Amino acid sequence: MSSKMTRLIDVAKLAKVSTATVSRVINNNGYVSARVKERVLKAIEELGYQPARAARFLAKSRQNFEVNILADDWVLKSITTVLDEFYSIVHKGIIDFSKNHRMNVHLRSVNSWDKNADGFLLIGGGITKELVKEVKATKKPVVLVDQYLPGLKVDYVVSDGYDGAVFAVDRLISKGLKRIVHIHGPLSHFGFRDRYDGYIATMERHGFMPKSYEFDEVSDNMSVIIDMMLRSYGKPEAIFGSNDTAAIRAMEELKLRGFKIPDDVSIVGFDDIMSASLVSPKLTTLKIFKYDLGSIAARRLFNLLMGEERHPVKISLFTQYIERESTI
Amino acid sequence: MSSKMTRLIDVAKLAKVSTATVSRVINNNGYVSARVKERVLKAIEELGYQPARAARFLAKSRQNFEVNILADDWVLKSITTVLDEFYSIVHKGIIDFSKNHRMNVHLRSVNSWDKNADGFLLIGGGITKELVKEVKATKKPVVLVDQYLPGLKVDYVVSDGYDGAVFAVDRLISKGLKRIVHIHGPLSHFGFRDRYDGYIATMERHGFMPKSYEFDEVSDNMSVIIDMMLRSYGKPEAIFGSNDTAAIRAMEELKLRGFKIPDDVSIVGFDDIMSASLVSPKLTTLKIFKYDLGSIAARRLFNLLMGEERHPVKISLFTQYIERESTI
DNA sequence: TCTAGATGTGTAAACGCTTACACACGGAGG
DNA sequence: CCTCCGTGTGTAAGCGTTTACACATCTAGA
Repeated sequence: MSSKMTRLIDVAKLAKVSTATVSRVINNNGYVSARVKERVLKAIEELGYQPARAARFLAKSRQNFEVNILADDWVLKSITTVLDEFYSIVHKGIIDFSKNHRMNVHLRSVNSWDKNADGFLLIGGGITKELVKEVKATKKPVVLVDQYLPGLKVDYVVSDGYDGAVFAVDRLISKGLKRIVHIHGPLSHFGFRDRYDGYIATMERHGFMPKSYEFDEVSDNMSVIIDMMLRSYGKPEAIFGSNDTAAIRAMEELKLRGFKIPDDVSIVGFDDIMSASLVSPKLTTLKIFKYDLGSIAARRLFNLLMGEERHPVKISLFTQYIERESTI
Repeated sequence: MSSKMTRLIDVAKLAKVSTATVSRVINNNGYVSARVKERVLKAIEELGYQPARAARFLAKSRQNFEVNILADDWVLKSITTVLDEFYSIVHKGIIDFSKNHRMNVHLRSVNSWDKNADGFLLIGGGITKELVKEVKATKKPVVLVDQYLPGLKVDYVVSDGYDGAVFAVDRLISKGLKRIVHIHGPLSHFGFRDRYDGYIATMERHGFMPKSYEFDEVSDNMSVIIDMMLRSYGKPEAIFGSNDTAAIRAMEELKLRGFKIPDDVSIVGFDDIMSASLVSPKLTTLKIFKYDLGSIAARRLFNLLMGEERHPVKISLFTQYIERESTI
């Protein structure tokens, strides 16, 4: 309970040496004779001394860190060309944080990264277990961003799809809707799996029958899926898409077939991409805080670089339900 | 990419004021005229300035924080009497961290806490949404430990039940087991829900039929549940309990009925309580890092107290699969 | 008109550590 | 015998903030 913190200078006094010497012992650099070293170590032990991290950070802040951001070509491209907003915003979050924390960041492809960097940020769905293992082998700090690889114990920063899905489905149900269909991306991608699980759990908790269709952005045709749904399942009261793209396409198809949105069918997406607020009706969705995804990941890496030696952790950011016009 | 950090003094120069004034603006305390405040804000914006946390920590380290740990009577008792190891270890993690960070912590019951404390740590399954809201109303930092209340946006530090369950079930399946039964506590408790979801998702991913039974430690009788399972489901190849207590009791009942553990039935628990390694055969289980649960929560609260103003986050600690004698 | 407080701003001293620099000593090589 | 260099240790200058204290100025009440 006591608030009296023992400081380096206390150790120095006890061991009858200067603060510089104690520091040398702690950091194990510079010349220290065996005799003195032992005395200092004993003093540290005796006082239960632990260095104040903040002070250490500050004093060390004269040194810079080199960090590599690794991403596959698609993500890389979407960062540099701002072709896709998602990753460029994440990237901005990283950059902004780094600027103020003496980290020099370099964007690199997954197959040409610098093994000598001080730390690594691996971004996006293209990151594989193999790559992570390879990078981990450098023994340098590693943080994965917007990608979760179950079973791999490493630091993650992701958005909480489960929580978001639970919230959205609960919300729809509270409006009296029961026939809620989920259209999701490939479940092998954890981001989709997470949202799917949240959807299923919530439907079951309320005693409603879940129904889901897989839609792969590159290979599948939404028109076909909607037809299939209408035939096999019938008319839904709401559709929850595992991302905005799927939700918007489903909405278009439904409108084409004469359904009124949101009167006949409510639609909810996930991500809050730019176009979510541009389509008509404007899409209700779960907003992912992309910028924070980046800045929190950078912060985590920074802490790791500063020698925070706890075991890896998964940090999940909550999403925010943004109610627009596509839901009753 | 540049490593040149903008500092408070740079902002001060640009805005033509002293560092003290800039600091006042940032921390929103002390007197600052609207005119000057605006100028400073503009300078901050222009330079993209972010305060260096380390320096801030250090400078603020003159002040001490009073923090309250809130827990229901049962948790409180298990901390103080070491009746239950779980929460006393979590508590120790908190205490140890606090000692070196100028936090004075006070253990309090959920109905007699100090509204004037600087921050709050709410521990255990007994924490209700109502309590959290009440505490949040103080506008002071709050961190929930070992309790997750979906829909409530607040900081959490929990162990990752989903990941642990996925790992355990995958492991059992890799041994060739298919008929894996899950015995779980009340799903209204998120800790159990999480593990349940992981179990279901993994079984389905492999195309196996999940089967689960609810077992409430206080009201249910394991003997009855095992009989029911044997009758309705038949003989399982493995049982995955959502905590060690359930797993151990199931094991006892199975042994009573002549099953050999692990030859006939493999058993896996969750928690790694003391007795897990005392029973015979020793229980294979997922270890929760209780001490780190506490220290990480304390650290998170500390960061919050220091004015880290990002939005709430859920921090999940990975569990560790400890293979002992109850699994083939 | 005078004065006590409220309001606004600056100066400079911490905070606890690391490390550049200075200094001292002793032995080796010339 | 002198110099040079490797060792060992101390002194003190930062690192980027916050905040106590000092000092101005303004406002309101007597």
